[in-house]
Amino acid sequence: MPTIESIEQIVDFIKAALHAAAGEAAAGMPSAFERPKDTEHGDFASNLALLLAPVLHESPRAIAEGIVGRLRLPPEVVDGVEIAGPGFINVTLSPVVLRRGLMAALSQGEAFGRLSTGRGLRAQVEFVSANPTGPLTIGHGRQAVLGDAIARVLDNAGYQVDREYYFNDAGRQIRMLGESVRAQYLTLLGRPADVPEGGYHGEYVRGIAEAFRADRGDAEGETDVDVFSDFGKNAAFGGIQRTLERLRVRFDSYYSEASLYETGRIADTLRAMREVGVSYVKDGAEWLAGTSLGLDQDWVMVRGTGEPTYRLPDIAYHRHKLERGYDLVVDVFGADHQATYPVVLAAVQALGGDTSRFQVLIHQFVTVKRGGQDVRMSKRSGEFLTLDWLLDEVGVDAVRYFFLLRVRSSHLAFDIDLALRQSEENPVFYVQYAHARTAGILRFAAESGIGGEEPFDPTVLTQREELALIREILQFPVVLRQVTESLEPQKITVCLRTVATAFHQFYQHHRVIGDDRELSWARLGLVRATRLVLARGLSLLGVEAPERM
RNA sequence: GCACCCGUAGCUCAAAGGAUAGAGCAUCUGACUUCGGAUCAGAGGGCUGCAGGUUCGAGUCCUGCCGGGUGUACCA
Repeated sequence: MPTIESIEQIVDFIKAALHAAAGEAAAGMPSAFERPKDTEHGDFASNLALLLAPVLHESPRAIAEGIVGRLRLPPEVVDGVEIAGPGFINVTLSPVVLRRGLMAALSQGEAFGRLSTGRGLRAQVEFVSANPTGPLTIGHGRQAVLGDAIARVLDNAGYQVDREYYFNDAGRQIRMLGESVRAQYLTLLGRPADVPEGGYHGEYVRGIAEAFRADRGDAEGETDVDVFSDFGKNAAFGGIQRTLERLRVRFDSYYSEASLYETGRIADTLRAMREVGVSYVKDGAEWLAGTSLGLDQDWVMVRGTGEPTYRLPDIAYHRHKLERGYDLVVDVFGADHQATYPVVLAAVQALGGDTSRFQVLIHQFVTVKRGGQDVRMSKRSGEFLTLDWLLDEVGVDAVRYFFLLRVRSSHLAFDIDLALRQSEENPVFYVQYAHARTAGILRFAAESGIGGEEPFDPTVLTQREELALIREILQFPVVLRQVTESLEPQKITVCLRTVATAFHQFYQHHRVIGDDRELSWARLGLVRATRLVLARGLSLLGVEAPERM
């Protein structure tokens, strides 16, 4: 019997035994050995016989019988092996293994579920990257929470993680902001001015203008627009950072697009493209020869005016990410960037960059429904719902959990009325309640002198609900491995809900603290392990694990 | 027009190509004299948008439609 530090070792052990019993034909065959959807089918199911059937020209069930007949597994590992359905081999773990897994989890403590896949590696996660022209919207919220959770997951896997926010502080958008602020400022001075075409109309622009007036007085009417731009940018950025702080999102670095010009990286990238021969001049503009790189069209890098498009800095920026030595670079973008990243990656690759280090994650947009109607969000028309407003309404835990509940590829319809009406019944409370309950039980045990940290004999844990809960607890590291590979943190929310459910069921059926001291201690150990998983999982999502509610 | 994403229970969403498609919310019926009822037990609810194809096996892969979203700028 192998030493048990995780359920994964047992799985590998049994899987290898199955392959050995299947003979040479199974060598190197990528069989599945996974948890079946239906718990009646055991802890793990192998499809090996199904895969071998076409190779051996035999019925899958006959092959499965052969495998099971030759299978030699220690009885303390496996409780039962069954052939079911078309030829699945279902394996049920023994309570002995489950209990050992529980003890291992408890002895690992905070390290339970921690991985070593990223040990010694550096990762960067870029997300939000909203230009400082106004408050963050609900849509930005999804990205902020998603990127932050991914960073936490990578950190858990042993990566040294940097969170980066890239922003454009020099382009046309910022100039527009400046002109919009100036127009509002002039209006405040009693010299009504129109916000320019394409400018910003939101209420916040007037707020910035008022702040400007309070700061600089009334004599700035003729001042250059750059002054207004700078002021507006700083004001907007300050607001963004306050919002992010409320959302429990912190960045290690803010990367300015303008700095790419100052450091010469723009010019350098342009020069490199010419050297490699992937750019050409046409109609006074400089183009990236996209079609020669497998893209469906060529793209302008430098306009006829001599001003680069946003794509060139993007390429220079991504080259710099690689130069900074990251082993993994995760870009979290909204669906509106889906056309951009293939161009950036193709160009970086053409310039010799190792693009296999990039992971581009596109998340779909959040649409907002209120009163049964879609609310269109457009920052420039001033028509949007801010993240601050949402945080005011439902609180940070609900916002984070809600956004992490969905896969990123799915459109998220945020029904405001529903969110507000159900704010008390948000799924986050179910999991938080389970955690508070574990804390409550442990508190009670300590207060009533039972203790709770005593060593115990796990063999007294024999009830169905106890073993079911242990099974779910032991899934935690497996789930984290999946999440680290797929970068899909919503799997954590599923895992936590399952653990919480198993715990509530256990609690409903069995008294933790009773006359039987030995049993009480063992069950308290189970409660401790539950609490550990819930707290660790919630912390990976950036959601609070309350002691009381 | 073309490219990418999405259509699954009334609603919001899950399901490495695996077995009878699952959860929550909502609806209905039940359950506490004891550790937290924000809980638990149960019921109803589906031609997985439509039509073909590949496969022992398709919600998942391929093709074509239909519907929604996002791109497709010498705007960012």
